[in-house]
Amino acid sequence: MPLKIATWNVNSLRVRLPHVLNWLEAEQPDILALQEIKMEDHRFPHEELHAVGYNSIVCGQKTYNGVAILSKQPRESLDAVNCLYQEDEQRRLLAVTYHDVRIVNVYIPNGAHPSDAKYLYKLHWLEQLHNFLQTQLLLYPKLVVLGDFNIAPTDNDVHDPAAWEGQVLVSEPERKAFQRFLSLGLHDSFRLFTPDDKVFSWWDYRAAGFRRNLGMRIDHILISAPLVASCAASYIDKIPRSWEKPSDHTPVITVLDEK
DNA sequence: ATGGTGGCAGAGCCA
Repeated sequence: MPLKIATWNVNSLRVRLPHVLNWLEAEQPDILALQEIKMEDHRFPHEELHAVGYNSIVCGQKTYNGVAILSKQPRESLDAVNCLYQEDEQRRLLAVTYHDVRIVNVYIPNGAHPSDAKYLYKLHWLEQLHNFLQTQLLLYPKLVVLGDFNIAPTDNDVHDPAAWEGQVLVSEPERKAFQRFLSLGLHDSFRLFTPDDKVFSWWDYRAAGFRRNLGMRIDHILISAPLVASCAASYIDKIPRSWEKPSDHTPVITVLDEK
């Protein structure tokens, strides 16, 4: 049976809950990974999501960051749940096991600017994530790593590469870190089906970025080699970005046809 | 246009 997996940086789940509920009812993914829910766990809208058929695992915090994984499966069946990087006060990573598929939801730091301390935090976080994924692959051959990576891997993922050269989201150290994930044996599922086209997952709120299609592809779904043969589709759903009061990101979806 | 918009929180930080 197909396994439909999606990721969406919602930029406040409190504000975006109506969008998320509408989208879940229409698209019926098996898994939806959320980033930037921007709320503490006790404020998470479990009841509203359960009313449309979804159970949730949450790793939240006040005001900033926060990740969650939604599934139609009972919470208890998503065993080996981890809220990782306990030493990091920023809640940016959550992993669950769905049948024999390990799913790692990440909200990688933005990095602000290459001269900012937050950029060094981002590079450090990427290094830690690389080490974590290396270990996860040994434990779980079927691995999905999805979320807001805050990295546009190539110039085909950037509306104006010349204007952005060297900036955060596209700088060489960030792209090298992304390539290191691929070197672990992970594959950018979107590019299995759309090798070259410029298709974006995020548009800046400012300067009418969406209307002018001044975007970037920074939200990704990476899959390990044992899942590549079963990958039936991967695409970006631009529609929610056109709704009233949207997130600046839009959902990315990958379908696995697991036998 | 050295800004612009949006969320949180209630001024400035983060994206």
